[in-house]
Amino acid sequence: MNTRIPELRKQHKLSQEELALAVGVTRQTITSLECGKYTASLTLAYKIAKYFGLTIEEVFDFSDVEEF
Amino acid sequence: MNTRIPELRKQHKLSQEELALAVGVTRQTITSLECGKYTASLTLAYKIAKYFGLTIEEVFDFSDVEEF
DNA sequence: TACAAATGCAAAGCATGCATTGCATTTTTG
DNA sequence: CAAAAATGCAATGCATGCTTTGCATTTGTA
Repeated sequence: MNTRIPELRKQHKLSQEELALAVGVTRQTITSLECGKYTASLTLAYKIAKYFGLTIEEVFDFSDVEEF
Repeated sequence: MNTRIPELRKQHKLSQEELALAVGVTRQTITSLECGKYTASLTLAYKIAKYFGLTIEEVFDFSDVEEF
C-alpha cells in the first residue's frame, strides 16, 4: 500500500528512527511501510496519522483496495 | 478495540453474514471484531468504513491506543 | 576527505488477523 | 409451535505485521 509517510517525514524533518520511536515501533517497521513491504496494522496507522495531525485516510492510500 | 459495527449493522438492517459478504471476509471475522477478539487490519477497516459511508475514525474507537 | 548519521535490505522468529469447520443457542418468521 | 435465520463461541491452521540482528551503501557534515 502506498503511503505519504516519506513525504510527511521530510516535511517534519524526521528520520525513520525518530518516527519509529515516536510511534513505538522499530525502524525496520517504518522502512517496510515506506517501501510497501506490508501494510500497517490499524493501531499503528492511527498512531502515525495522529502523530502528523492527520486522519488515517489522509496518510494511507486506499486506491488499490478492491471494491466488493 | 471497540467498534460501532453492531450499531451500524442494525441501522442498515444487515446480518453479520451479509456484512461479511459485502466486505469480503467470513462471518467469523465480523463476529471477532464485534466482540473485541482482535483488531481489524487496515484494509478491512477501510472496507467496512467505506461500506457504511464513514471514515475509519468514525467506525473504530481508538481511545484505548496509548500515547507515545 | 573522513567520520557519523541515515537508509536499504535480508533472514529468522514471534504475535496477531483471518479462514475454515462445526455445533449449540437464540431470535425471527411463517 | 415449528422451521429457518442469526448469533455465540471454540479449535486448528495459514497469512501477514512486527521485532531483532546485522551489514552494506548512501547522504550529510566537520
